[in-house]
Amino acid sequence: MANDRLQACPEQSSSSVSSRCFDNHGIRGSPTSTVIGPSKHRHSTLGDPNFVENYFKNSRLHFIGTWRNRYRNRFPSLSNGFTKSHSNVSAGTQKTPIIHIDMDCFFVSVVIRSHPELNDKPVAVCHSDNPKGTAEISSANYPARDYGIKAGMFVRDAKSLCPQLVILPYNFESYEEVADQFYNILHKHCNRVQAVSCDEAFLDVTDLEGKDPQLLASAVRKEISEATGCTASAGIAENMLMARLATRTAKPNGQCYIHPERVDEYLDQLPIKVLPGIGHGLAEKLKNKNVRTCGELRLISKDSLQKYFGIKTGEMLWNYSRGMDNRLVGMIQESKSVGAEVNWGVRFRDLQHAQHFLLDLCKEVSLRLQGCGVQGRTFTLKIKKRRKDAGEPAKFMGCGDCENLSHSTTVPLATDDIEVLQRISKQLFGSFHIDVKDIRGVGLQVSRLESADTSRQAPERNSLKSWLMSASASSKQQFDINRIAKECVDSEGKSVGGNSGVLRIASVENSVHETNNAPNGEGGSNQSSSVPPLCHLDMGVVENLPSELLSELNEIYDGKLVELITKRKVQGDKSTGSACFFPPEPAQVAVEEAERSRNSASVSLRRTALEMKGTQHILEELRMVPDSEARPDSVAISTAGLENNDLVPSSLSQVDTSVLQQLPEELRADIFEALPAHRMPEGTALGPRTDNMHPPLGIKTATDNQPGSTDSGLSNNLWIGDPPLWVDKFKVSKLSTLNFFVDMYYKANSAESLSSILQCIIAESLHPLNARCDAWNEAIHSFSELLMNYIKLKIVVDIEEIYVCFRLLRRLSTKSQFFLEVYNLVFPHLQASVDENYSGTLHIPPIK
DNA sequence: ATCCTCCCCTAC
DNA sequence: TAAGGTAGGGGAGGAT
Ligand SMILES: Nc1ccn([C@H]2C[C@H](O)[C@@H](COP(=O)(O)OP(=O)(O)OP(=O)(O)O)O2)c(=O)n1
Ligand SMILES: [Mg+2]
Ligand SMILES: [Mg+2]
Repeated sequence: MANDRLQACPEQSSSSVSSRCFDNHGIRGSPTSTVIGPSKHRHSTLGDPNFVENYFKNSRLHFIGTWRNRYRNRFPSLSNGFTKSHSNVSAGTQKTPIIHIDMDCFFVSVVIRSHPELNDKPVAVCHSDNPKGTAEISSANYPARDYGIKAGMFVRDAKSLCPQLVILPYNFESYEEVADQFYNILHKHCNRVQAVSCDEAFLDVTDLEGKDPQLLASAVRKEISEATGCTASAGIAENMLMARLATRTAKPNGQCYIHPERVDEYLDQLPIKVLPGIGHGLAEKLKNKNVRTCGELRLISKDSLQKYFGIKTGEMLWNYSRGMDNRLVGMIQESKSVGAEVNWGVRFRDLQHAQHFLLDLCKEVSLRLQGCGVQGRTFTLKIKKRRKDAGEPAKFMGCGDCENLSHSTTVPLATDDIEVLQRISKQLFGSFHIDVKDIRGVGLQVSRLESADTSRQAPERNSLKSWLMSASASSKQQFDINRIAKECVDSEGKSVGGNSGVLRIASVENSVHETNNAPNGEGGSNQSSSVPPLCHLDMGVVENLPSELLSELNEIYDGKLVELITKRKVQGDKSTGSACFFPPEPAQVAVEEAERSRNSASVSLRRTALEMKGTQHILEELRMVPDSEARPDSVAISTAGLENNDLVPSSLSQVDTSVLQQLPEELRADIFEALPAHRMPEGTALGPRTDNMHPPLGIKTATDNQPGSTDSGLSNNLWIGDPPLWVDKFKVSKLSTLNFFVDMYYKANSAESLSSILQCIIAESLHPLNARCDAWNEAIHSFSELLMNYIKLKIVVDIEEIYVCFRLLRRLSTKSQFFLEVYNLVFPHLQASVDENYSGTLHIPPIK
């Protein structure tokens, strides 16, 4: 099982160590590369078109942060065996001897080997030797530490403490090699090794059989030193905490055993800051309570510690201050998240620039997911935003004092696809509404991971990608709204053209970013050829697009779109404002009314209304934007790309609409969803707009492989025909339950989508299905078969439809025993089918 | 109670 | 000039 990871290790993502070569041969002739600024910011995002890759290549923190994943791939068998070391669960007092071992001043030791003459001189590893510089010391040897030099210090401070300090450059390849030697030796001597970092591990030496742990420690240290030319120190104690502390005492090049009976004595005067887990924050808080040493900490009751610091933290403090630690030495466990972030050198010129950077980050994360053999469902975008009062940071190109913001979204099916990541990230990014000039750091994290065990992903023809790309796959959303809106639009027959037109444009724009080879100085000049003139757009629809989409679109039209909307608002007033989303049109009152009873359509409306009341609040926020910046043009740079020109309301109706466009994220998600966005009209046998989304990418559309592939084994499908076979079959059935479905079919206007029919069933206030009538089991069987036929028919072409149906079914199952049994019966079949076609699990969220 | 999102803290 | 990443633990507070 663990070997699954072996094959799932394609090319590595950017790394200081891996030999991966990204071909940068100027593929991306983005504007950034042509406008090489006045070399001032050669190493910021300004001026380096390949910033992300170069940055990670040189980052020490990236190196140590990603080391664990490399270790996983190098020793797959050790990643996930039986989890914990052994069964000894006696809390608190274990008799298990533990060794903690850690290389001495690792980065220095490794590179100093080629400079033996420096051995007792103060030496540090750092990118820069500039005595006025703000480069950070990565590691300092022990002579250097005598001067007070520490890791993390600016080189200028280190130099001022010790002017003769010798600076050596990094050598990440060597660090990796030595780390490998280190772990090979550890594994040779002990089968219970918990890797902490590239230079540090715990050994559980319970099964030593008479041998002295201290002798083992010195043997291991000796071997390491001889093999690598670098020294290690070791701590030996009865638990991990004390072993870790013993190592600290042992350094450098020594070892230390702490006898259980001497633990109290050892801890009594020890500053609490030294305990692993107590960092700056906790130490400060404790200092305010007059606690500086472990002895003082012990005087506080567990209750008050837990009240003040929380259950777990309080307990940890109480235990650690007594030298108690019940953790067990364990294997590396499967990772729970994968991410990448950059908080140095981030200075964006404009929205395009920021988005280009985001695309690179997504590429990085996608590669890392693949490197780990996992896919994820929730995506978190982190932004560091310059704090209002903060000026230029002390550290060159640093992020300085920032607010840390994060937004996340969850999709129903795990993915590692770069384009999906990019689409999702872009949407998340839009939801921050931040002036890109205030951005000092960006990170993307993926969690809710699932193993991507089936190495070959689903065939390209399936509809997964376009669905996840469509942004309507965000899990908080209710898909029936989507349907209602769709039916509404369809039945009116108007604005359908306008709608899909809009969507197509947005999609084209999307792909333009990815294939923008031709350097087209700034604007969207080359796009205009493929984009309909402004006057052809259905403004009613445009106006009500979610702001991210609107801003994308606005870019294409050079900001004219927003101008136009603004003008319309001034004269036209609110009538278009809300009429378009949930119009109480007569045509679909039936459906809508049914939905309104308990579905989120009404919830959304309610929320919208609520939010409107909070207008004041939002307006205040908006008003601050112009204040916080000196420049008039900065407005156009904000991520939302929305015009804030007319922030100061001149009338109430105007307030309403501007609020609508600045709606909070989740609300806009609802609105977004209300648009029939990415779905093609029913009946088109097309794989949903894959072709529209990415014309230049050459993704095969379902039309390309029409008759052959889709047709396989569907000849007897109950959904073939007009009306579908099942209609006639059920019509003549003696089972009233089946007759009922036929009624619903016609009530849904002979819709060929099951979801429409299920909608109608939900709308039916009385379910005859509750009564255990005639041949109950036979009815269940027949309907289940119908359902499975439907899955077979749609699973490849339109997985979203399947998803929608199962959400509806799940809802029905709470009210009807019939549907509950059907749901439970067919659900395993659904998952098997999803796994076969998409190698994953489709997550059907619980009903709200 | 348990989950989820948005944080902060910690270690290397 | 300089490369302030990464992942897990956990708390607060809200939704279910
Ligand atoms: N703030 C930090 C901490 C660590 N490291 C890198 C350099 C270190 O050499 C390596 C290992 O970290 P240690 O905490 O083990 O520190 P050293 O090995 O350098 O010194 P010690 O002898 O205290 O273990 O990680 C870093 O770049 N920046
Ligand atoms: Mg070390
Ligand atoms: Mg270490």
